[in-house]
Amino acid sequence: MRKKSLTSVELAKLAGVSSATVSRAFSPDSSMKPATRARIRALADEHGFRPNSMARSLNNNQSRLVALVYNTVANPAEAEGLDELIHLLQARERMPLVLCCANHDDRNLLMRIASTYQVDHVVLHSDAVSIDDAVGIFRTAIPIIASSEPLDGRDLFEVRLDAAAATQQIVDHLVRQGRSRFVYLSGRASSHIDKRRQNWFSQALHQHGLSFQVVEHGDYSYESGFKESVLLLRRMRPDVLVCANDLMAIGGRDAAALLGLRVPLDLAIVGHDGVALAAWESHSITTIMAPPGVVSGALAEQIELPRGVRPDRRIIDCVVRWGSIAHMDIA
Amino acid sequence: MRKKSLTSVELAKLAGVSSATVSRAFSPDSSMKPATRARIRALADEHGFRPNSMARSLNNNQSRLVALVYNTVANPAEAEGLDELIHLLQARERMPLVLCCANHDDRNLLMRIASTYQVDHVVLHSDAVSIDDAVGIFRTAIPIIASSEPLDGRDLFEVRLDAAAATQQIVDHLVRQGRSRFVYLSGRASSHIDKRRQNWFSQALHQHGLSFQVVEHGDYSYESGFKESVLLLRRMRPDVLVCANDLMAIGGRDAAALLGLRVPLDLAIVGHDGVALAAWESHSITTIMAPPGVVSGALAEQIELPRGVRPDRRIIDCVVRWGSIAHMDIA
DNA sequence: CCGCCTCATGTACACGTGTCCAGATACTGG
DNA sequence: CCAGTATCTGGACACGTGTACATGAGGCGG
Repeated sequence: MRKKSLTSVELAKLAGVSSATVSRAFSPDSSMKPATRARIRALADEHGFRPNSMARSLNNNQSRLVALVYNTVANPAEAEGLDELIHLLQARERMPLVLCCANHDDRNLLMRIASTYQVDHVVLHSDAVSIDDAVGIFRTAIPIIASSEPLDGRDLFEVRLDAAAATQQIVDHLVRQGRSRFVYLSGRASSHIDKRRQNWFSQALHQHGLSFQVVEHGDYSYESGFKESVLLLRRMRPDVLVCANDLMAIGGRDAAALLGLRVPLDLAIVGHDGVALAAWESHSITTIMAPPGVVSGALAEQIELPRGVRPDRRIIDCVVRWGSIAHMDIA
Repeated sequence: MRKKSLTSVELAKLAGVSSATVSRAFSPDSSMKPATRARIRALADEHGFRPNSMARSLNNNQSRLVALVYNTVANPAEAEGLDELIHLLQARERMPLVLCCANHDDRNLLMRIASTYQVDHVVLHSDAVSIDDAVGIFRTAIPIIASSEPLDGRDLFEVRLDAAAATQQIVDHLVRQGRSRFVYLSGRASSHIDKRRQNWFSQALHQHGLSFQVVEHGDYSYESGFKESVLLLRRMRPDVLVCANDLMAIGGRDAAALLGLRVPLDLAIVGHDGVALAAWESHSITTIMAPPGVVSGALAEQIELPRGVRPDRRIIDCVVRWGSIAHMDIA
């Protein structure tokens, strides 16, 4: 501990002013003589002074930290979303505190620790923890943004995606091609996102007087998509395979290739998420993308409220009616 | 701001003790009457008391925060490493503060902000920021773990991977198959990791009296791997294509398939990183993996020193002689 | 020239915790 | 029963910052 970073009082002593003046020099909305401000800032740069966020947070109850609660960040879909979210937060001088709840025996413990750091916002992106637990753990004044679970009128901020239009577009196209035997490979049956995605398809198919079969043994991994698709394609002959996410869809594509099916000629494959690798030459599946920045945008909306105004937590049912077809390999 | 979380003095009042006693109830190594401790803990649970990490950090100069500096976390290789690192930190009740430096005009600004939060450790995993800058920004007492850049005797902690043995193993195998025309597709020529990986190959080939050509136009993305490989395979006829990372290798594989080459029969493809998707049916390239947990393990070693003892920053040249072949598709 | 108003800065304190020091209480041995 | 000691607890303070309040200087109109 050779060189401790200097404090505002030390810098004040160096500048021949009081610590209050130093503090004012760094808060833009407080009035002071421009010359003094400039002098202090120059001196601060020279000596490498940076205010202590811990002390600052202790004083004014604002940490500028945001907890991002994920199940895992190893999957491409989560990783790409996380990257985007981090960039957005950084642009607003916020710091992300990332939690990975998978493989953790006491998942709530992680949120309890995070709450200890007085985070200003929470983004729930994992269905491994329940919203009710999160509400119990974080102070009630902290806005929780959830994208995993429907809120049922609870007093929280929700981001829900509605890609019904994009789904309809794909289904219309597929039916026009003469396809009619749709199979849906689900991830976790209890997942709300999964249910929602199924609903879009069943509604779209309903327009054509069609329905689809559901197979329920995936777990969102490439491996499960591959294995289940092999089993599935051996006992039935769909001409469209819809998967709960892109990883399983790519697994499905590889399974189809192994069994000698031509994709998309014999079997069209549709995924969800819009991960970058869905467009790769060797995969080239059709995928329905969550709009980039939908969670981010909603978060930003809540974050950038004027100083002192607490976010309105009564905004519920904030459905973003926007989904796009990120990549489509069907002629 | 309806319900403020209660403080240690409030809890003390409720328990009929002083705040000092409450504080002691939560620090395991301080001695106190077990009954009192149990009573306070029970009361704390009942009222949902959790100590304020900001105040705690301000008091004892320990934030239990770790800054993880990445270029981007959207790539599978980074994402898988990040996931592992986060799990490790969480197991030790540390919190990761994740920075993404790509696409950020002032990259050092991010580190300056992070330093404001009094992080205990820094893990540098991006070659977009220089170690010297990091050293200048963070307090000198903070250990910086770097895996990107050689330290040249600087007083820092370094994690460097040596996969020479695994590389030799692959090269021996390929040469035994009768292959001799090796081409290396590099990412960024200035990257130290890239140089190291090239060196392993040139040394291994040297054992057989062989050498390889280098092509220098990649940027570690799938797209660049694909594009450059198409150009490359049109003007030369290698029988082994080594890529600086797995993403480019997969791009290379797709390019080879497009040009009608049989992989691995006509062209063997070798990547680096050992990402999960390298083993997928549709890719199935050979890849050299950084040992899982090498950075994590080294970090852990530095982190879990007894209370009060500062980490020894003079450990340099900590080369981990361990690399494995994560997946091999060559018969 | 005096009083009032504005602007710039200094003083004091609060935020919530951990720890040093002192005081109090119980316990043991003679 | 008393002295000495070990154990437990309370009081006070420091950590570094932001802000309400007070103070002082200077300008301007009467």
